[in-house]
Amino acid sequence: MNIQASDFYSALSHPMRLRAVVLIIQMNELCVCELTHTLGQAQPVISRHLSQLKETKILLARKQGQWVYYRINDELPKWALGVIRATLNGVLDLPPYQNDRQALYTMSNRPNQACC
Amino acid sequence: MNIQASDFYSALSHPMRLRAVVLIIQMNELCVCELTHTLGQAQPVISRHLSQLKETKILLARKQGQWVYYRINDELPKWALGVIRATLNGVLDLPPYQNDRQALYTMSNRPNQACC
DNA sequence: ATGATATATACTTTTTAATATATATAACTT
DNA sequence: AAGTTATATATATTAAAAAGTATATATCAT
Repeated sequence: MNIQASDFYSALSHPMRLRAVVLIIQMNELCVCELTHTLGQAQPVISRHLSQLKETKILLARKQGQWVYYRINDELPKWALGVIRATLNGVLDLPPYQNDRQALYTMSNRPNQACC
Repeated sequence: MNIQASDFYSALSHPMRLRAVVLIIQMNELCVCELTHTLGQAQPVISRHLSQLKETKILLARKQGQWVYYRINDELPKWALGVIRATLNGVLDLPPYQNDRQALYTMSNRPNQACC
């Protein structure tokens, strides 16, 4: 896995993309509709951001039925994974990241979620 | 010290700015002419990038005589300093970062440098 | 004071990224 | 098969970042 450091940072430089990455690493994997709901953005906006993150190899996608789940690519260079984890630890309890987690938890009709 | 994570990453998303930061953290501090020489860019280009890094609080500047020395702002949030150090460790021996160090060492007439 | 060196800033043009909107595809449901 | 939901992509427009160029300021040396 090789990735240009400045490209890696470009990918994280958009607020929505960073919020998506921070949410995804916490939840292990999330589908597009969960991110759309949580981040309050139109679906095409989220899909485009996710596809950028996939292009820079930060995220991987997995299709299951009608849903596409995105997760962190754990074959990223170790330093890059370290950067993502350091960021997570730094921002976890700050807005908007903290609120995003809440917003996800209060989402009804999450796919493949135990219902009770 | 508060800094928006996505702004922090924006600042690091330009190849020249990242190279400057990586060089500066290795050398502790560097003046504009050392960076101009090492990175092979016109002086106004370097000055503008440095001033962006100063605006986002990643760098601090100190004037000494005719020179302005830039250094990492060690009052950045710990996670942000951690990110910079992780990046340094990850890219240290890769081009262009490795070559930049060499280019700096071969610069003649570095200000305030022991001459022998 | 004059000239030289180091640095910063202003302005214009070019390039790149982001947004808005529409539409396409694929899988599920009935 | 027809309708619905989830997702992706294409195109046009707008906005933001970067580059190129010129010039301004400050310090130092003479």
